[in-house]
Amino acid sequence: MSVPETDPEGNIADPAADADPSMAFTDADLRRGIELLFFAYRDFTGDPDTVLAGRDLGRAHHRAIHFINRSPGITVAGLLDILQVTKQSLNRVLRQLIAEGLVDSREGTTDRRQRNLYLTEDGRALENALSELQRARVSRAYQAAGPEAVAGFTAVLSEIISAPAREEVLMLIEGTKE
Amino acid sequence: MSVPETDPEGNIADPAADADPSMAFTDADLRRGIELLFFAYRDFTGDPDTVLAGRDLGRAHHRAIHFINRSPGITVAGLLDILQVTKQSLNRVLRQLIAEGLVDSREGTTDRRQRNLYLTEDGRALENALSELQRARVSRAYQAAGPEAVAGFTAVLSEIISAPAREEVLMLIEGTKE
DNA sequence: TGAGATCAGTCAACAAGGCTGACATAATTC
DNA sequence: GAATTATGTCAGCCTTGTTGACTGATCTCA
Repeated sequence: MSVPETDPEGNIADPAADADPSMAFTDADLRRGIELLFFAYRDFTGDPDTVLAGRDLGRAHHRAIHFINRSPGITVAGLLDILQVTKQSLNRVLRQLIAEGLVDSREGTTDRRQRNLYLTEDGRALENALSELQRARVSRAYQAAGPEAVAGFTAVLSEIISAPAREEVLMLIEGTKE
Repeated sequence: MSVPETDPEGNIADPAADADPSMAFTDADLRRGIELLFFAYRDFTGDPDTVLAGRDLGRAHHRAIHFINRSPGITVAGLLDILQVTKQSLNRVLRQLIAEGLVDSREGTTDRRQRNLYLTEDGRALENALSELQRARVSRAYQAAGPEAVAGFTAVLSEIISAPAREEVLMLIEGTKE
């Protein structure tokens, strides 16, 4: 598969590619990428699912726990913005997590309408157990594929994210907590 | 960062990772990859979802349509094997697709217990409309990231797929129909 | 200071799409 | 002829998403 070369200014060098950029990758190339994403994502989410089963928790709880762990003190509105579900959906999940003693909801200090969410010690333990499975899988894949492949992996995934919110999402992802 | 000795499938981790610390990835690297996968997959599946909405069809129908289009004449058991859902789940979806005139189920020629599944003309039209959205998204990302990134993207995704079935899945994906 | 906006929580009803278990039917295999 | 296999179906359950309506507490601003 050929792809347009770019000059130092970043312009497309090959005029043919400029005229018909869809020629760079075949439909078969694209189908392979699409199917890889499907199968890889399925296995990727499968690990935590097995742990969650039996604790009367599901994938929705995992997502909430993940982002609360990542941004301790996040508000309900902040979590809604990240997860993009309705507040009724999120609220049901949060209610269960709080009841199970995995999440702590504290009245906001500056704005007392808000609720700042934190993981309890149990919550952190569960989060770590879940994310460790995913880290192990991704780590293994990264090791096997090598650092250059990892750079390509992250580059393509970043571009797959919808343009309107891409910058915001990438900023969120880049933000470290350690 | 510590490299786990075993993965979720119980395989022994790559010993080279232990020997070569330059290959190490931090937990932050891994978290970024995990989150990228989450956000990219969400947007990736979002395009077809909007088209499916209003035709009283969902993502489950899309998956069935995709793999029937990819392997015309596939049996119900073959589709079950790929999708990894229960036959009751798949049957509900197939029943609807057949009722809508999108899928044709024909008695097997060599084994008359089997049903060979095909897309009708309408089915192919819908499949194409759905996959075109995903191809456009992936194509755009591939163009933006470049061929080397694409190679890394596919390499890492291939490694993320669970080891036991990896070879089988990759064979399936590689198989072309054109 | 008072009206209106905002943040959070809740109830009710519904739908998609997973699951298990139990069976039925036809066709194939041994 | 008996056992197995491929498919289809009924019934019931769960999770996780949706919409719509409404409440209470708090904040903002004219």
